[in-house]
Amino acid sequence: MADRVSMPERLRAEGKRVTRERELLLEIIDANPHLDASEIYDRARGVNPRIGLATVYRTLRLLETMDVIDSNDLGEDHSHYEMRQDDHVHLVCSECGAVLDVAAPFDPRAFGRRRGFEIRQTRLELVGVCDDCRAKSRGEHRPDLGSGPGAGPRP
Amino acid sequence: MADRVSMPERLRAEGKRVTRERELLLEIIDANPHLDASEIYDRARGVNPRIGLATVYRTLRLLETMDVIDSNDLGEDHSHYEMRQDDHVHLVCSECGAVLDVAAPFDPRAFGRRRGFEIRQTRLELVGVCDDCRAKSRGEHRPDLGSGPGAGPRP
DNA sequence: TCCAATAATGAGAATCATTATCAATAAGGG
DNA sequence: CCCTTATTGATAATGATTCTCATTATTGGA
Repeated sequence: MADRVSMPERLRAEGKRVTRERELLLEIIDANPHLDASEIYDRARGVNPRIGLATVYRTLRLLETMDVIDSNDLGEDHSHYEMRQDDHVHLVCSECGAVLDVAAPFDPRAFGRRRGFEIRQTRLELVGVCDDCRAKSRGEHRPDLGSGPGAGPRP
Repeated sequence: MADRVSMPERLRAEGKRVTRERELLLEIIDANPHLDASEIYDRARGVNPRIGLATVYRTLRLLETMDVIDSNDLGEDHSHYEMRQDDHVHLVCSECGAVLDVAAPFDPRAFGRRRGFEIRQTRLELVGVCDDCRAKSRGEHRPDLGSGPGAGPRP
């Protein structure tokens, strides 16, 4: 759960307004991590059919600049969004699209600082194949093909 | 230096052809890490003015599926490319665009394996502000503004 | 509560990176 | 050298994201 309480205050502090659309979109993102813009749009229309796609994108950008949400590149041609949280690694399955959040095994701020960088944003993605999908593909494919370099499945 | 020698062999092994365009593009990427498609295209035209942008994108995709190069999302709306190399972290300066390659402080394969993932690709980006740009912005801005939360420079 | 000022929205056009199409060209084996 | 066909170049098409602008709705004040 995010401190949704502070959002209205922070908006007003910058002369911005608290609208139904912004509240709705934030709720959706908070309840469903890793959705993309289109998925967020679909869910939003389920509640408010009059909402426009432009509003979704505008709001995503606003929330990102307010450091309320983060956008992730999960290896597709569009971004996914989640509430901002402590540094963590995304384990992304390239088969089924599952995304697992795991605490980062190192401190990105300290790591960057040592190299003279003041880290503002972290993007840690490990893309691979999860247990389930590996098991499935073992069952569907002939087991005599081995797994030479670069021979990975590409759906 | 990449083992450019094996490229032709690997291409032929898959029934693909070794073309001037592919050799040229690979040379450019090998010599200039972190270029984007447009920059690669520009440099390629310097050598072969007849080369087409479609060929650049096609070749980038081919080299990526052959695990010869990696594409990176450096926080912009387009990808950057580099020869595949050991797991490393990109320290990206959001001010000047500089990209620093540093060895990863942990083993992504082992990390993923522990969670049941067979890691195929790593994307580790830490975005922030480098020493130089931090120094510059200190000089250009009034020094009495402090640095409240979320008040960082956003060009 | 009502009003005015103006930030935000919705619809659709505009951008921009990337991909697909297709006729012309050029690897590569015989 | 010739044939087969993978590849190229030019350009149209696609898809995500951003911009434009008339309309709507939030907010502070009367």
